[in-house]
Parts: sequence; structure tokens; C-alpha cells
Amino acid sequence: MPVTVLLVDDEPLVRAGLRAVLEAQPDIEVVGEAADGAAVIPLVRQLRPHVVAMDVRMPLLDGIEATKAVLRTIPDPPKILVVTTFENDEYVYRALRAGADGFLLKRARPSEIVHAVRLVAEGETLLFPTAVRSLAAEYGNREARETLERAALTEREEVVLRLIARGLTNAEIAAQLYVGTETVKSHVSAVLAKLGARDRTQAVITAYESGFVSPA
Amino acid sequence: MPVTVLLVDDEPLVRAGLRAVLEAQPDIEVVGEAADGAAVIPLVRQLRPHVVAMDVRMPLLDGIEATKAVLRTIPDPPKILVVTTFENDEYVYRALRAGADGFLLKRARPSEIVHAVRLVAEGETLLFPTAVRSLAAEYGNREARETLERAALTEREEVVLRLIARGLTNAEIAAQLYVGTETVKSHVSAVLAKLGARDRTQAVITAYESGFVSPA
DNA sequence: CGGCGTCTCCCCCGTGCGGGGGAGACGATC
DNA sequence: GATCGTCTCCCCCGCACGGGGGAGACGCCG
Repeated sequence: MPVTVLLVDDEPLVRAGLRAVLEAQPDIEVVGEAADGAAVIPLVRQLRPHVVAMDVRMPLLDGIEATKAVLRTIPDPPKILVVTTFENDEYVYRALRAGADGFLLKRARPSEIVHAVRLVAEGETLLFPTAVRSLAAEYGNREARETLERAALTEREEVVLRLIARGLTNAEIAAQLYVGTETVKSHVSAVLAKLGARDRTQAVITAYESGFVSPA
Repeated sequence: MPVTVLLVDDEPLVRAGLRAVLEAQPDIEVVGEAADGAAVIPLVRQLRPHVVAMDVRMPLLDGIEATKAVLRTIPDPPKILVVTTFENDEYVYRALRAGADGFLLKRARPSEIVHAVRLVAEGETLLFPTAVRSLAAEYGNREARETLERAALTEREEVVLRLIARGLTNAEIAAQLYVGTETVKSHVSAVLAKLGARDRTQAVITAYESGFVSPA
């Protein structure tokens, strides 16, 4: 009985690549494809794959939300293998926190991809589940994350915070956004107030600690 | 033929615990112990263990340097399993970059510890070697790391940078260190100059990006 | 011994930063 | 139509910050 796989990625090319690699294995069968996270639930329900290979960054519903949705709504859910282009992608960590069972780089060698699919299918989630799982869990410590979630920053404020976290001054942010420095000051003040930060330095710290921005 | 293991940890209690857990397995044999990194090389040369379970934080020579030393000087080196108390320990990432084959939490369950030793002995380094290895490699991006290494901060400056990266003002740092604020200003200026940072905010960013401080 | 580096502290000075408060324009919502 | 949230911009003000330059004390090392 072969391992059945559902591919979820918004790029057809990536799906084709994965399909080619996986179908070459006699014990692995690709049973379906989806181009965005929203289509995953009905497909999983219908096809009941053993493994879902899911891109993290997708339009409509991203890999994190799709992972949560699958785990929440499907009884005896499939194993979820998160596929990403970049290592150290904060989305990957969020996906692991959301319950994904493993992650895979797009530029991995075919043998590694096949290996990964077989391993997650066997239930061997991660080499040291405790370590990696809690690594993911701790990544972005809880207080900082909650602070930032409760902050409920507006879109503009999020943009400003990202620029602050890249070390820009108010004047530089203003130039970047084509607005006046006074406007930036307003946003910065709002951000600081919402984060409970005294100055931009503390805001940057919160941004890193919460995983809002990630090193590297 | 059993798997032979060398234990390296400065705390006898931890060594005893690991020994107890591992010796309970018929196919695993603890062939030696060392209390610090400096003693590792001759012991490895003499005992030729399959696996070295090594603490990262040790006096004299830490786990990172010891790992490098073993890999550099021993032909056909043993597998190195890095042991740590905290997940998300930046030292662990450095050790993995240095060539360690896996990592293990001290609070892992005995079965997980045994499992980890068997897996690394079999050469199954990490579930997705590429992913995790490069995760470790990217952890702390190269430029930032090199900036910080080239910076060659003095001990005092490092301390000050850590406090800056915790969001303290100069006055607070001064209070913390029992020195005058003018002194702190001197150190801060030195840090900024060495890091090529314009202000403390950019210094914090460099600290995070380089892995000098880590989220969570 | 004389240098060198580190840590400590001092003064002057400009300015970017952040708080407080106010206000107009726009869109969504009720 | 009125209300609310968001984004935009303005003024005043105090201050922490950071640069420049100088200096004494200590320990290390050639």
C-alpha cells in the first residue's frame, strides 16, 4: 500500500517538480493537487491522503492557517509537511507551532524530499520531537507574541514597525513611505503605546522576540 | 557490536544520569567520561567511541570548540551529539555549524535520549539535514556575525551591548553596572563605532541578526 | 621603565526622539 | 446623516542620546 500525497502550492512548476520526484518512487503516489490553502480542506476530506506537502506562502489562505484548519476539521488528519523556499522562514516556525509535522526546503535534493515524505508518513515527525517542537514553540516567546497580538497594530503601523526594526530614523521612514516626518512620528508613537515600549529600541526588541521580524 | 559512547559534561550528576540511561540498553556501552572539553581529544583518540555526547557549556573548552577540535584532529571522527539544557540555545546552533550531528535536551525522556544516540550512531544525523544544517548556518547571518566578530568588543562593551539589547537606557545600564552614566556613554559610543551602528537601535538589530542575542 | 589597552569619568553641544494636544480628509459602518 | 477608525499633518516642549575631545588609574607586556 503506497503512501498517498496531496500537493499544495500556488506555483504549478513546484507542484510538477514535486510530482515528478515523488511519482518516480513505487511506494509513493500523488493523489491530488491544490493551488491555494482554501482548496485543501475539501480535497483532504475527499482524498484522505497520508501526507500533505504544503507551501507556507500562498494567496488566499497561507500554509499556517491551512494547517490549523486541516488539524481542526479533519479527524485522524494527514501528516503535514511544510514546504518552503527559505530556511529560517518565520512562517515555517509558525506552521510547526500550528501542528505541522516536518518541513522541507524546495532546493533539497530529490532523495531528501522522498526521504522526508516517507519519514513523516511513518510518523517519525522530527528527529528530536521535543527539542524541535519546543524550539518552534519558544521561537517568539509567548509574552512578546501576545503583546504584539493584543497590540492590534493597523496596517500602517505594522509597516512602520518593520522599518523601525530595520534601523531607520523617522526621517528615513518618512522618505520611504512618501509622507511627512510628523506623520511617521504619529505612527511611531502609536506603535510604542500599543506595544508598551518606551522607545524604538524596546519596540525593536519586542519585534524580534515576538517573531514579528526574524534574524537572518 | 554495541554502540560506544563517550560522555562529556562538567557536571558529574549529568554524566551519571546519561550513563544510567544508556547503560540500561544492551546495545549501548559508555566507554568513558570527561569533565571538560580539553580532555576530549586524547580520550577520543584512545577510546575511539562511535558517539560523543557533549555538553555545550563547559569550563576551559566549550562544546563548540571541542567539536571543532575533534573534527579537525581525528580522522574518521565520532558522531557528535550536543547536549544542552535549553532549547534555542545559540551555542547549540554554533555547535551544529561547527559540525555536530545532532542535539539533545537534558530534560528529554530516557527513550528519546537512547533513540537519539542510536540514530546518530547509524549516521542518521538530522531529519532534514539540509534544512536544519542550513538553518543553523543561517542562524545569525554572515554579515552581521562577521561585523560583530571583527568588532572585537571588549568584555565590558559586550556586557553593555547585552543590556542595550534588553532595552535599557544609559542611566539604567549605569545603575546596573554601578558606574557613572558618562562611563556608560563611553562604552556605548565605542560599541556603536565598532559595530558601525548609527544608534542603539541599529546596535540591537545587529545583536539579533548576528545571534549575539537570541529571541526567546 | 615606557608604552598600550581597558575602564573609569568629565564637559560641551546639537539633535533626533517621544509626549501632549489638536485637526482635516476619507471611507466604512450604523 | 452621524459616528468611528485610519491616515495625514501641525505646534510646543523636555530630554535622552550620541559625537568630540580630554584625562586619570590600573594592569600587562616587551
